[in-house]
Amino acid sequence: MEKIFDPKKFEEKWYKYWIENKTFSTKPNKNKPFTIVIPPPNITGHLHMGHALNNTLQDIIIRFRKLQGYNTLWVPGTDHGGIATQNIVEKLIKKEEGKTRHDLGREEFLQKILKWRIKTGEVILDQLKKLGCSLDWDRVAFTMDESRSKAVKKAFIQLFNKGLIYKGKRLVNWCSRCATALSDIEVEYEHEKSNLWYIKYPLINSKEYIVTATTRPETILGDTALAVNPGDKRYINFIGKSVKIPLIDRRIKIISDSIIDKFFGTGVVKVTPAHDVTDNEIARRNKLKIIEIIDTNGKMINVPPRYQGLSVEKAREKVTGDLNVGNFLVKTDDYTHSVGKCYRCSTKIEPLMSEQWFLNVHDMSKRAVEAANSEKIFFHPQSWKKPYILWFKNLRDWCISRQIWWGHRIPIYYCTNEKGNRTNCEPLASFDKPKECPHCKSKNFIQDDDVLDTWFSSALWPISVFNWGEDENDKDLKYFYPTSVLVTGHEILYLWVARMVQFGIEFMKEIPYNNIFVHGIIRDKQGKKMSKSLGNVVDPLKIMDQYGTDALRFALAQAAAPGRDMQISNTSFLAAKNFMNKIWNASRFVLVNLKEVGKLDNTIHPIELSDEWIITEFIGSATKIKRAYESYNIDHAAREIYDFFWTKYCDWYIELSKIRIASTNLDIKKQVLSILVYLLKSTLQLMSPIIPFITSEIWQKLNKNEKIIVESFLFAIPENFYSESSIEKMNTIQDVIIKIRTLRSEMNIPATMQIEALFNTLDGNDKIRNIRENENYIKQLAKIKSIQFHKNITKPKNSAVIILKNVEIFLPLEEFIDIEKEKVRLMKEITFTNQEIEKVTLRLSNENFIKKAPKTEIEKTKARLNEARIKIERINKSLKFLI
RNA sequence: GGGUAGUUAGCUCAGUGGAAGAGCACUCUCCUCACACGUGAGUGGCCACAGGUUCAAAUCCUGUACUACCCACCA
Repeated sequence: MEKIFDPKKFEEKWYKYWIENKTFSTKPNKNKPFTIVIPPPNITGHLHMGHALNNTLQDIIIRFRKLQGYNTLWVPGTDHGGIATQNIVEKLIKKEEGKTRHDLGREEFLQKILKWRIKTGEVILDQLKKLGCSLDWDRVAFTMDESRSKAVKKAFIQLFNKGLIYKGKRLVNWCSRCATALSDIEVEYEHEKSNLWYIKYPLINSKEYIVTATTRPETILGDTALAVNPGDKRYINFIGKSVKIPLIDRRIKIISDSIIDKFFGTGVVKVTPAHDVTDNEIARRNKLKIIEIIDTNGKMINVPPRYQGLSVEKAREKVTGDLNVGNFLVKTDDYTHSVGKCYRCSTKIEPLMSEQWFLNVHDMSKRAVEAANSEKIFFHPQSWKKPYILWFKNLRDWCISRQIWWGHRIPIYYCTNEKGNRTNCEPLASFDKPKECPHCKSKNFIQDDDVLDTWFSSALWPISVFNWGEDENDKDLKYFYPTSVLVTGHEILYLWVARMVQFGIEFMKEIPYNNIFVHGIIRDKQGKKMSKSLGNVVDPLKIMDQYGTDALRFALAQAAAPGRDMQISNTSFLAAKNFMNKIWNASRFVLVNLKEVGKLDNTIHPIELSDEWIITEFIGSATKIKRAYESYNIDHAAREIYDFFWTKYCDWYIELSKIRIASTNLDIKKQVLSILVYLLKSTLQLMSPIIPFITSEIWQKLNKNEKIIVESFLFAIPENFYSESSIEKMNTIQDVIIKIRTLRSEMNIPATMQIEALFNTLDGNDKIRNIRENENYIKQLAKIKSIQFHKNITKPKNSAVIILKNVEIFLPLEEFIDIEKEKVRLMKEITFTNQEIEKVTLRLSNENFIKKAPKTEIEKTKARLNEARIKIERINKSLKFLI
């Protein structure tokens, strides 16, 4: 075994082993299932830190449950990623062939995407393997493969037949670059500096005018009213009158609507129902005309020739110029407001009227809210429950149709006459092209051109991966659904997580998961979100290469407090790597010594204090670690593992074990090794969910020819060896050792020099029996060559003193003693102790404290005072003997 | 405008009623036969601010400030 661990030597080997042996493949059996479905990464995706975190956390949870004996399943897969994928391939074709998708046509373009997919493969799945993810590779699903496609069609048809899916011309969010409608949550809002233009609208047959403020002057061309608040006294006499729209002289009325804010701008709103959500609602309430002036390319239509065909930006320039010339512009203020942008290409969203398919989500939402309210779904952390519930309120119907080509084509068929023109018959929802129209008996059909929102198929994911589309009574579906937990970042909570709940309830009558574990987002050193445009992305593959996969995973686990964003940098990875090295070397110590004693049976027999102590500490830590895993506090688990292994197992137990390891008596050696090995194995198990590679490697070296750690079950915690008193006893010994070490360090005693120690007790020897019994610990770790025990002696010359509860320790230092230094040290100690006395006395003199505090607390405080007083007395005594 | 979270050592973060913690960084020690990716010892904090509850507050309550994210019909 090499001195320095090299993860490259075994990481690949272990993953290969797991894959070849189908370690993570499973089927329904008699055990309890524990299921997770992966948030399917986009097929175009490459592993970034967000993926690394999300999947590491899922892997940790799955691996831990497997150790506990659950029948665990983690389902892998990818998402076809509608717009995102189409955009990427479109760009590629443009670059390689100089063609647009329209040049190629729908069929050829789709062929290109499929070819491209085969060529590039699913890179991200290989990267997940490198990360060590224990996914069941026999179940790789894709949102557009056959089974998933069936599920999508089935879901659509069911919803359509229920009357929940309908087509209508409505105001939608339109991305002119992607040339498609988007749902409300696919729009991201950004603050942008702009202007507020104040425009005069002259009243008909009057010299008066009314002024309105707008951020979009070009839309005056599509105004169909002005609106004021009915309670606004300034305008009460104008309601019902008419004005002329500047530049085009069209007549519109002044109406009142309570949504208008009296205090914003001039209190007068120009109403453009075709291109603004609020205006659209005002128009509906007031039965206004709707005039569309922007088309799906973002160009002006239905406007005077002067503006016709201009882009929105150009039109704005021209309109404001013309308004200025015509003296209609009162003023222009600077103004910052938020502007909607496409979440895939950041193009400004244009609200416009368009015929689209919508899904009525009203009832589903109600039930999804109920699931959270009745605590059928738990959020971790709980604070996400409220935002989740709030989201469902005021939720508009979901626009599910997209005008792109890559995706699930809407399974709607329109019958046509012989000439190929659409008839007036009702459209049919069907898996395949219908044979005959039930109304007109036509046998000719055309399919709807649109495809479904990519999130429609994602929403079905927890049921579609279990072949719901093919068979509602699928064995796997019955066994593995509902899944156990969904692990996700909060950025897709609404886009995806909430919708899975809606669909799960709709189609399975049961929520898709009982727990939602919401983790934070990874940020860079400056606290900024990692993004390609900022150039601050840290590539997890490089980190794996540089520090090892286990180190990456451990660093991520340690930082993953539920719901909290995390900053992570190379120092975290380095610290984790150092820990891996520590695990490696501690194991090496155990293994080297194990070799000398041969085989051990798997039992432990604690003999002395350190044995009882470390086992008791282990019981405490193991309990905490298990609880942390179960409650998704992965960071706590990682911390506890680190703390137990490094500061307890290595720093104390291994160091103390060396006394017995050095023994020539084979039985003594075996005895201490049995505990070293047992605890190492148990700890490796507890660590293995986070760091599967290194633990697998060491486990196998410890257990040649035995089951791999992944297939082992957690050892029972050795509760029967729990010893509360061992903690206190050991702490006393540790205190003595640390105090001696500190003094040695302060007095500059060479580290290698062995010194003597005189233990002096005033109360009799039984009080320090613990110290007497374990003097060899002190000798070993404080580098003491001999210890003498005395009663009531005075401080020897040229010695330093340490004062503890029942004992003082004199260290004859001869030429190393620096009287002045020792004096200063003891004076400092006095000051410190006096402060303690002052503080504690104050508390004890408080009547209310004595009256109201619990007895144990009072006792504790009194003991502190007593101890401090004795200490002062003894230090003073020592000071006298200094010279 | 509404919501959520955060503010603890130079940095990254734990700690959620009874004596301020870790890792990294920094200072000193030691290449001691598991580990220099290491050992041992330190330096460093009126726990954002102001009130309140309590015998006792970093911890509970109220408010303020700042930061981040989310939502909204920001004309």
